[in-house]
Amino acid sequence: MTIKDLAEITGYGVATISRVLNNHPNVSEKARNVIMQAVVENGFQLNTNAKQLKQQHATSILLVVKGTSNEMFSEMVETIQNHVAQANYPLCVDYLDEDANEVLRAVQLCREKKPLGILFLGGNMQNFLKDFDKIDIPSVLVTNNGSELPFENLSSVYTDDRQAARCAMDSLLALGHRKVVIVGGDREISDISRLRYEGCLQSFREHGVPFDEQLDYQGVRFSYQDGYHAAQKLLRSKREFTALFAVADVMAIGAIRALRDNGIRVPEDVSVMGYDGLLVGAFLVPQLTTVAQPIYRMAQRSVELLIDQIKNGTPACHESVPFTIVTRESTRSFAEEAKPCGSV
Amino acid sequence: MTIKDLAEITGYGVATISRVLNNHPNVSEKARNVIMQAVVENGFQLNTNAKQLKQQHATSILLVVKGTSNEMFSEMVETIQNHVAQANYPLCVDYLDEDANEVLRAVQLCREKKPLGILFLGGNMQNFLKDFDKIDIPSVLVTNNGSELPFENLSSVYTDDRQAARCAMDSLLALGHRKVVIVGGDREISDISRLRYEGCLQSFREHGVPFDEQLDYQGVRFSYQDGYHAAQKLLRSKREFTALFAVADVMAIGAIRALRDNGIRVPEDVSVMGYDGLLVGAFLVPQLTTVAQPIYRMAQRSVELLIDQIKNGTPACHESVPFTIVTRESTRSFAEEAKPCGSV
DNA sequence: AACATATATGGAATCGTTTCCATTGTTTTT
DNA sequence: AAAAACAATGGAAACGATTCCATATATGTT
Repeated sequence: MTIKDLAEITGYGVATISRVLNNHPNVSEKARNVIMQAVVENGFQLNTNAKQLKQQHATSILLVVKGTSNEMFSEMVETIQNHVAQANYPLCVDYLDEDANEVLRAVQLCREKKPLGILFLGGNMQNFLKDFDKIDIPSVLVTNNGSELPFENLSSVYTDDRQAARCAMDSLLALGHRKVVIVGGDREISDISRLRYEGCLQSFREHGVPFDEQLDYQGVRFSYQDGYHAAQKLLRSKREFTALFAVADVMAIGAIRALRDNGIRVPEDVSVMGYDGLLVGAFLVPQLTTVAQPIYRMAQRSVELLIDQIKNGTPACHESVPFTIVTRESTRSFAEEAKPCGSV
Repeated sequence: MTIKDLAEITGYGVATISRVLNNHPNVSEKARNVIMQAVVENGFQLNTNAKQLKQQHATSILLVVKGTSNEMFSEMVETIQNHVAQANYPLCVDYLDEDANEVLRAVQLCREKKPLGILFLGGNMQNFLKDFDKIDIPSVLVTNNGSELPFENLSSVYTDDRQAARCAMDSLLALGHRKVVIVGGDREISDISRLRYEGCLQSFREHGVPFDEQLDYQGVRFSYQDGYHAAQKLLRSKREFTALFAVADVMAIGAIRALRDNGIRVPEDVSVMGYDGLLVGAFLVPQLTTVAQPIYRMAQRSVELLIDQIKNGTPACHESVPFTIVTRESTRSFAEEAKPCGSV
């Protein structure tokens, strides 16, 4: 069933059929009715390949995700999916391997699919995008600030990582903690890790608290495992600390477990703070204090921004969305009577 | 840059170019070399739309996911992605809304994209697929047993839910528990919930343990929230129980939190067992005893089966993969001295 | 040497749309 | 009333591949 068949059936020409199908003006009400009826009666389905071959671009939105594993991403992908569907665009999701250098594949993908717009979601997208020579369609970098990237068409939606980490650390310091471990990823590679780390340092500086370089752990990736290892390693170093700030909830969860395995109670002996605001945090024992990113809102704004660029040609912009410090059970004020860990 | 240009450049005809690009026989070594060189030198990229328009089908594999939220799915999607990429097929992922009746959209999608094969992943796919009138390309139902579905081309990879639940309950009974809560989803809708429930009943029967209908909770979806509510509700009913079996890890996590909030310790007062084998289970306090599904293996087998169907025309088959009962900290034997909950 | 077979190639039709251009009425403007 | 503008339509040329068919040369067979 093609538009040619439809033309046969209705007696109209293919051009008119196409006009109706694409909501073009200059079609009589009568033609529109007759043709639409034939469409539903015959279960006609437009051939996307033919359409796109002619038009030289797709009508869909492409979501490129790098590193699925993180629970945050799946919440994000789900929300994005919902919003894109609501706006009535087809969405195609493509996952890239976290570790492998898949820039080439990504570039190919974007070139080949020629979507209306692209959403980039992923841990180190900023670094990743550096290897693109150009991005010539509307796109949004989700979760990172892309304002320093040299792309005309790239918007971004992000939380101010540095600021958020600073506030988080402020809250820890306000509780009386002075020996705080920072657990994160590789700051050479990961901008997120770097910014959050810098935020912590800033907080230390402002409070006149010296930072013990020994209490700095850079893992490989944001995972339960790495969080566990971080705490294990710190513990073995016998360095004293009263609080631990993991810049990802999953790492915090892993760290809490490691502390437990070494007989250290959270928050009685050591306070632990995470970052992300994962759903699970509210159900853990103890509930996780964390920096909540507005996952839902970020996803929503990203889609809005993208569609605005696509539809109205609105120029790209970089938008920061507010974070929240969610204080729950895993942190408490450091009282002198609690024995700092490592001093056993 | 089209194959026509390539023909100009190399002096060969378009047919030969196409043959080289598609690894057809009957092309001279020389032609192959010349053309391939021209391809890389000019950064030629084949137009998928033109190709597919002519061939009347895509060369990609479609992954249809229903209900993202579950952490298990994201682990699964990631693994599937990896394996499909390894086999060198493009993968396109499409998410369907969990609740909305998106059968129509799904059908359209499959019809429109005409992929080489389809992977169906999702909570209630079995019920969902009932509304398809036919599936005429190779496909695999992941996570559910599809052997009773009337589709020629549909394989499935699953764990024996009934059996697994029976074993899980066996282990709980072996620990001495007699008053066990079952927390699951709506058995009318969810085959998974039904099968696991039936497995539990079977175990009760075999051990001559009567099942207290009051200790049966059917939630709406597999979520932390619903697990929490389940335990809350049970607690309010003042019914005694010494163990709780949630047929999804996320529900178990929610339930543990609710128990805690009511001053009930896990596993000292109540044992809790989950189902799925999520990564996070090993890092919780207490670590979660669970029925581990071989997520990685299921994903892998699904892809293998699908590709085998596509490439070699192997007939569809239904394959059960082994589960494991992973005993960790959240369960312990029921000793008389521990006071059963509710008897406060 | 004559014929059959295999190999290497090019030309042209085709896939199902969109869209430019031309055509025919029908208004509106002057 | 003639000219200009507009509305509704159809025909046909793209878009960029694949593939059938024809052709030319090379190889093998009797």
